[in-house]
Amino acid sequence: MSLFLSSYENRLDSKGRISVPASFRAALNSEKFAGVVLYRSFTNNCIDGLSMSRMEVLADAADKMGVFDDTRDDLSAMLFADARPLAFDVTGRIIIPADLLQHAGITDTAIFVGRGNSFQIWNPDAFRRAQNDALARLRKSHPDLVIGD
Amino acid sequence: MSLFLSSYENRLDSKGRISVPASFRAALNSEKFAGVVLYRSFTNNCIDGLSMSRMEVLADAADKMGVFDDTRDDLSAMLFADARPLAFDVTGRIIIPADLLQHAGITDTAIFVGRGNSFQIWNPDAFRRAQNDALARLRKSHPDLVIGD
DNA sequence: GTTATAACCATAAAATCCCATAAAATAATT
DNA sequence: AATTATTTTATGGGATTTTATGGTTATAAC
Repeated sequence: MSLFLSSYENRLDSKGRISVPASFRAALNSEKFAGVVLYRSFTNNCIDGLSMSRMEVLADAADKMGVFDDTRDDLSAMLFADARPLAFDVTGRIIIPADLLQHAGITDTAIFVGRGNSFQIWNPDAFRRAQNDALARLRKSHPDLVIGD
Repeated sequence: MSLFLSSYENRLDSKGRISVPASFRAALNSEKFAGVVLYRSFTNNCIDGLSMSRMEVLADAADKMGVFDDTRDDLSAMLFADARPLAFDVTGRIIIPADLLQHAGITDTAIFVGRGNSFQIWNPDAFRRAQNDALARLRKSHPDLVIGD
């Protein structure tokens, strides 16, 4: 499976449609389901996105957690109940549900952010702030970090 | 077989009819029986729902339990005696029996909740409470959880 | 008859399809 | 390398279809 890489800022039109970046769609073109699955992020004010097949993998993994793991049922219930499967239209657009937009503070533009096997959708300004914060934390904890090593 | 995903809040009309969400009907469109099977949830104040074919799978599984297994009789008694096959009308609605509605505390609105191979029908407020509780437990046990990683 | 159930018709909102276009990216040519 | 041609992509809008919901009429049960 190819990865979700780089970031793309796109606009929502008057009907709430937004183009999923072409390179993200390319990463999904071998999927049965021509679309994405979106979630409210647990940890950030943003939207988490993945492929349907990856969602199924996570659901299976949750099922296979130890029977004594208290979080198992909660997790698998959440994965199914909170999943938003969104099919592409002919030109590769989706309509992001209103509650997800609100959770991420998105109005007229959104930025798709690659995360490898998944991606996120952010309010562009909120994302840049979060990036700066993350960078500051990294500099503090790993002053000599060189990407690639 | 496609999964039951996401949650949809719909209204009961004056005759007690309620639309089964289109995406749930789509997940059932290869079924012989054009409808759903409902029964009282064992574990929650809600209604459990599945396809007729999945009901048959559960029945087979019960059959394969040992003849001396006490739970077999109880299980199949519940499954068969309590199960309510409900056919869709032309527009995809069902009428949920009164005792099931009462068990779930549903009056004028209900929320259909995807659970993968099955689904549930809840009183919307009760469901949101349960979901918030589950989310709180998850945050506590997995503070850094990111769906997709 | 009365009541409940099923079939039928209607409608507003939402989602989807279809077509068009300008900008950007890619390929081809000189 | 520079220019031109071709394709892809993001975006927009109108037309059509689907969906959820309501009401009305027919049919069956008691």
